[in-house]
Amino acid sequence: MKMPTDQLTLTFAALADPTRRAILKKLTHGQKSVTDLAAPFRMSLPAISKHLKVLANAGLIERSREAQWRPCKLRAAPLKNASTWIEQYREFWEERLDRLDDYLKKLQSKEKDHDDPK
Amino acid sequence: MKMPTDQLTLTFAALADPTRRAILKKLTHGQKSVTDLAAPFRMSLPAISKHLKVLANAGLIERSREAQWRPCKLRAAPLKNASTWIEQYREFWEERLDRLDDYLKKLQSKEKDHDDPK
DNA sequence: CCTATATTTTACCAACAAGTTAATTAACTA
DNA sequence: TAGTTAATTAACTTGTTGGTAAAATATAGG
Repeated sequence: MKMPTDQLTLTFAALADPTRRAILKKLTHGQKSVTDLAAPFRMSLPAISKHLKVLANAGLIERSREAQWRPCKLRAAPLKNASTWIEQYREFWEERLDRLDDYLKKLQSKEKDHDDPK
Repeated sequence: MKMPTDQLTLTFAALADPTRRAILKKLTHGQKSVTDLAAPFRMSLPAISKHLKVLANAGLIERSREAQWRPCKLRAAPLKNASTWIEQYREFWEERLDRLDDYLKKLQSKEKDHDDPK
């Protein structure tokens, strides 16, 4: 038995590949067939098919059937949680806390200078 | 020779693991030693060490030295690009375009009813 | 110098990921 | 029905990931 993989992990794993990110971007311009999506890549069709399976498994695309085509459509919903998760860290990359940290470090080294001079 | 992995891929790959995400969250409360970080997990120390290497390689943590400890500090900067990338899709998960799509679909099926009745 | 503590490195393994080519399925078209 | 187009599945290879246990390294302290 394999531990089921949580949604956030599936989402980030799906995004951790340039080909898959490019596919998603292409899909922002509307529904596309597999060959449409495969076109810009120098990679076999089965390889693309696999990438699409990963995206579908992460809920990032939806597949349908239209004659012999299997059009893919973007489903961005899972990105919402991914975004929320990342946004928790905004205050950190905006360095508000880095400044606090620097301040504390400065204090600490001053204390050292005064209290514990080797 | 291996193709160098782009930053976005490194970032998303690092986030695609619940243990690593938990480590990052813990680091929002300040600098922590490896054993501190390992504490909540039933996983060997070398395993944690590996996760830290992945995070460091993605630039998400910074490591220093303090006596026999190797404290880790959160470096959220790479999350900024990840966030920007994901935010491109906000309009999609907010379904503004889904509504447009539904509208077009409805139009199309009406046309079919009128112009192409089997 | 010896020992304890903190952490990494090494060597190994099983499972998975990303790609390939060849074969197969499915649907349209003449 | 045969042929064409679209896409998937199967089988295989190669490299990576996530974990382990055991050995090695680094530092502090008696």
